[in-house]
Amino acid sequence: MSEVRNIDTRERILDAAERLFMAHGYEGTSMRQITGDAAVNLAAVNYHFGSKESLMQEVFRRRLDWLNEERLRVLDEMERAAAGKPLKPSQIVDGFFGTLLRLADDDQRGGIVFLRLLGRTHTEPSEFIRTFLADEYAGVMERYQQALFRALPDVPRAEIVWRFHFMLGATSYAIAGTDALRLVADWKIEEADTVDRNDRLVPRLMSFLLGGLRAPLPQFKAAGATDSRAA
Amino acid sequence: MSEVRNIDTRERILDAAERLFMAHGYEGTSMRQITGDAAVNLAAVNYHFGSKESLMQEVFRRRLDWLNEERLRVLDEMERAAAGKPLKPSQIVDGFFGTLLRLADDDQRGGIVFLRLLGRTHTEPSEFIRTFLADEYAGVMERYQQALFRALPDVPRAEIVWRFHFMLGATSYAIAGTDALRLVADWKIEEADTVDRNDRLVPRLMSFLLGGLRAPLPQFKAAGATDSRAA
DNA sequence: GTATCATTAAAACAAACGTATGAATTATCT
DNA sequence: AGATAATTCATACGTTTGTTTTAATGATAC
Repeated sequence: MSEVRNIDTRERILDAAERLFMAHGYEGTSMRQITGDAAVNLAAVNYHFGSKESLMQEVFRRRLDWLNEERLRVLDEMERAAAGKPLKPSQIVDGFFGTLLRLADDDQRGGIVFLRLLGRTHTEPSEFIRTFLADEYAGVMERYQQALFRALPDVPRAEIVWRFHFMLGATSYAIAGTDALRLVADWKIEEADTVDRNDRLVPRLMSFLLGGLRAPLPQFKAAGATDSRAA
Repeated sequence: MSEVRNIDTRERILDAAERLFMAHGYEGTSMRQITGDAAVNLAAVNYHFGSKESLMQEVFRRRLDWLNEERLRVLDEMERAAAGKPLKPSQIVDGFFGTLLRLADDDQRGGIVFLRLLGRTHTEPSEFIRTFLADEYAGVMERYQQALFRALPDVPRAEIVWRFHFMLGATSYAIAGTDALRLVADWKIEEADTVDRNDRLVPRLMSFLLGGLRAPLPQFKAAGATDSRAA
């Protein structure tokens, strides 16, 4: 109880910022909200992080560094076990998205709060956030893409890249979990909702992602066609 | 050229707001940016719409009213043609998402600007936006859900609802098109990108969505299991 | 033409924003 | 203990925010 110092302040700011950015977005969250929530002085953010932008970046770095290293570790392990043979698509998808989704139960690494923040931030309009995330993901993205290329040699690479994109979208949206469109009507009746919502979301999403990834290739219309109405 | 009056002002404000909300988000866009871009007086927004929030709602209502009516019209037409028999999943998906995606080429109804705005707004944190969108979608959502229930009688309804959610996420993300994670590396080389990016996105996304919708049902672990690590 | 209404214009409002300052306080080290 | 560095604090800075106000301008009807 003598070792803890101001480190406390930094962490409390990061925790509060994580919560508030998740709930109200970057632009929608003020420094005074953050420092108020964290019970620290207003000037503490600029002292410890320099600016609001830098704080935002640190909020993500704190979690993403571990996540993406873990993703690479898992991929390395799987490729080692495969001994040169291509991985199964389900393995790759689980390595990337499963590793992410299992964060939901790991409160020490952000839990659902960070997960939802991340899901929402993927469509964040702010330029500096997008470029920051792009850099943060660059390495792991490249590796998983290559793994998919090897796993699906018959699928055009452009197609795989797109489907990776689609999988990211479905996942982001699922974990953002805004209930934006309140899809639920009366289906709650059909199953005990509160209990297993999160337990069951992961296998459900995984099935969906794999189904999409392995879907039949699309048939393109004749090149240059401008109307796409008739069958 | 004598009939146009202040109507012009309203439309110019809506157009500028649509563009700017798309580019910088709701919180990230100021009234002065909007009125400056629209070349109207600052007070015009509050005069014509009452507040920034009401402006935002009008930006969406202007486009969504038509879109969702069209979706219902298309569904009615398909069900009429089916004469009591269940529709094919591909028809339903095309009716909902195809109708949306075809907006991209319809500049009079918002084009890609509105499409991207809509994609981004689905994960918008602001409460009033989410509840507004939920109300705006309620009717059409219910109808399409029912159609899917009939089309896939063997799939549990809860599963269908989730997959609808996932499809929405993949679509939102695809049309938001932030390139947030800059998936592209060197795959541009493999196809003439600029030409057909949008032409080909639609069939690609459709294949993905249908593949996910018709994927094998997930296997759930034993109920109450807290660890999900081992195979 | 004059009265009546709708719209636009310029200016001001208080409140909230991110950031910076300088003194007070606390911890660390010799 | 005393010096030095690190951190916290209250406060203020200059902008920018959404909204309001009051006057000027435009169009429409009698």
